[in-house]
Amino acid sequence: MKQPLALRRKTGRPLSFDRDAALEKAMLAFWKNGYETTSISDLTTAMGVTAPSIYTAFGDKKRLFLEALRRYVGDLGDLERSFATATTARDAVARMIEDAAVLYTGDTTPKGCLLASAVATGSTYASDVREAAAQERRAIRAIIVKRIKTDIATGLLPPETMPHVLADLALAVMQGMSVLARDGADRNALLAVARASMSSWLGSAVGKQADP
Amino acid sequence: MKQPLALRRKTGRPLSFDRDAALEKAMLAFWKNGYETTSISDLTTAMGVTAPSIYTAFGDKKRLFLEALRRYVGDLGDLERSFATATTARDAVARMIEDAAVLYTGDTTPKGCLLASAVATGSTYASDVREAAAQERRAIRAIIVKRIKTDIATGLLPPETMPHVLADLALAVMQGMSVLARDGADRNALLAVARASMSSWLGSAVGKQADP
DNA sequence: CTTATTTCATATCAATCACTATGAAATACA
DNA sequence: TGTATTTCATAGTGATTGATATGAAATAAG
Repeated sequence: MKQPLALRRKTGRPLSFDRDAALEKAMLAFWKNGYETTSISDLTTAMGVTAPSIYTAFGDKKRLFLEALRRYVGDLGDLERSFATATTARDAVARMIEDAAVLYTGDTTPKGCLLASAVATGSTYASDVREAAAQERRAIRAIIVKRIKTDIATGLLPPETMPHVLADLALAVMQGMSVLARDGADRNALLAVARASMSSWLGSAVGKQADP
Repeated sequence: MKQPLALRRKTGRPLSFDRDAALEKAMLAFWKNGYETTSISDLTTAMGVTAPSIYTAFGDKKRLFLEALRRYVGDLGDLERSFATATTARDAVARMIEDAAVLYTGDTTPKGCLLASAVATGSTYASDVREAAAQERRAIRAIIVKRIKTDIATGLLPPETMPHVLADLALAVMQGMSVLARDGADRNALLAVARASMSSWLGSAVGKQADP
């Protein structure tokens, strides 16, 4: 009897590089220079892996990018849990935007947001990759909208609150901050923008503090 | 005596295409598909002009894009005058952002903002083109900041107003709306975001209307 | 050991990239 | 008409693109 596949060590010559580390390098390369404007040659340099090895390990350039994109976005379940456990929708969104401000101005990572910049435009050939990025944004938007509706239902937010508008604004500010970061804005500037953008949540003050 | 150069008709075979119309087509192509991801072949198709004619008329791809970029942005003197003649800085910014919302969702133009998307990322080879786009954003920011400072000086805005933060927020919302538009958001959704973003200008209510 | 399997490095592939050489065609000026 | 000048269409340039063919090297299984 053979051992189960998961436990049996794979036959053949073993991989000579760390697949996960190589993926991270690829993600950083796409983050910095974009999807279509990062060539396979750029990737071999960044990843320290030859072209044929990239293709056997990741499929093709598109699949490598999609995998890098998923790695960048991370587990949206985490974001959803963060939104579920936050005291208010406003707090959750504020934290998300401020986290983005920090992420976009990291010392060891490219400036801005991979999601916002890597596939901002491109040839019609890459439209499905752009759609994948749009899908991630839609998922984030859905999480925001869901929590806002919860707060409306529980009275934390006034009934006239418009969930989609606040969610779209949060997304717009986040993706727009990416442009500022790429233009050279520092972390404090982005954090100030993030906090200023939360003024639109006037209604969230309802039930929290009254006018003195 | 020869006539002055400006009045004398140019010698040689005349241009067989409308240079201005071709530039507009090029701008639309860059707007839709980005700078590096729009090939010369794409441009010859879009402009209806052969490659050698493009090069004689516009120099090279980079210069063609820079000319298209200037055409897209338009005369910033107009924007400055619009800001100067507006009643308040807040009104001027609100109008600018709402105009952007309309522009990004035009029926006959690509979705989103050329400035935000065409050079969002790219190879290091195209860094000077990205810098040109950043320069335009800096110029817009300077116009906003200038008008806010004026309003602070004249008492239309409270002295604790932070011009750079409000200007950065306005820019972020505009550039972020471009992403929303590309994802398929319609004009009303963008206008709602634009108006919601103006809530951060709470101080601008000072001197305009009192709490009832 | 032999065999099967997988990855390795090397050397490419056709297609496309931005760009241009070439000579004919079309105009202005003399 | 003849000459100078400019643009035209055609056909290409070398370089780079994403992706592979090939056979040696490294491992597991028998």
